[in-house]
Amino acid sequence: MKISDVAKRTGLDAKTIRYYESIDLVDSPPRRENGYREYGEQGIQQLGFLRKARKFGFSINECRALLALWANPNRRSTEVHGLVTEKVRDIDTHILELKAMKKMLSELLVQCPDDDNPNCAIISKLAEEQE
Amino acid sequence: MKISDVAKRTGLDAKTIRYYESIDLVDSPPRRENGYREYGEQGIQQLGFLRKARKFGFSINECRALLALWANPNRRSTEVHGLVTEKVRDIDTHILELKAMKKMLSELLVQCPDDDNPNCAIISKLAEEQE
DNA sequence: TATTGACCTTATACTTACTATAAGGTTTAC
DNA sequence: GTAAACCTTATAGTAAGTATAAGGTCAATA
Repeated sequence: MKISDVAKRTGLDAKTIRYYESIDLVDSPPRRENGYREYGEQGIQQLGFLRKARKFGFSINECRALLALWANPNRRSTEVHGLVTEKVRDIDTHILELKAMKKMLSELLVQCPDDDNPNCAIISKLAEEQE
Repeated sequence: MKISDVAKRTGLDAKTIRYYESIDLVDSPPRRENGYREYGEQGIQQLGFLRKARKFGFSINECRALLALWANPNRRSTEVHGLVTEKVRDIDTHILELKAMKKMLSELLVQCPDDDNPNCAIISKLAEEQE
């Protein structure tokens, strides 16, 4: 299977697939006589795994750990559980930060006249002295 | 005022301040005889503005626009309002994405035994064929 | 006075996770 | 036969800094 077909099947871009290979995230597939990459089921599955893990928000390095756990028949599910628990905490923190930003901006929005005059609570707030 | 004092007053790192200067986000301050940057009130205020705008989630380029609006006495508050409205929408989208991720991961977490066995719903999910 | 430590300066490389570009070789369809 | 659509590599760009190296300066102490 050629790289573009793998791209279609996994949902990854061909460039992303080459990139993952370049950083040794996935094994280098064998090559055809003309130099083209020839993927087998295993390579395709690894890439599909990566696609999903990335969509779940795992970083490349976390994906590296997940791939290793996947490949390890002696893994302990608690390791995976720990990794994911931490990720959920990260996401929660991130959500709280974004909500705080949104709240502040929304409060300022209602105070901004939204007209042709220069006065604007948002600009004033940003220009304020001190925190 | 020297750069480290400006850093303390604005909450920005001295390196970040130099970086902002290097990308022409802020004006270059005059120099002392020894080559040290010497900041005046105006420079300090610009940097304080930037600090807050960045904390509100605006990108460097958005900050560029906000700084220009701030400096422009003929600005129309509706321009600022538009920028901020869009930012709030971005934040909302982002929050929704994170919540979706969190939901999926949380659902998988309760299905993962969290013990010494290799079986794990999370790994299985990632390894699944098809979306 | 010498030296130590805390500053300041610049230039360059690293980070994350790709994406874009250039410059070229190959395959396929008409 | 040739043009489009692939494939290859190497290199540079993106965002927003952070880290490092290599050096100059300043203030306090021994």
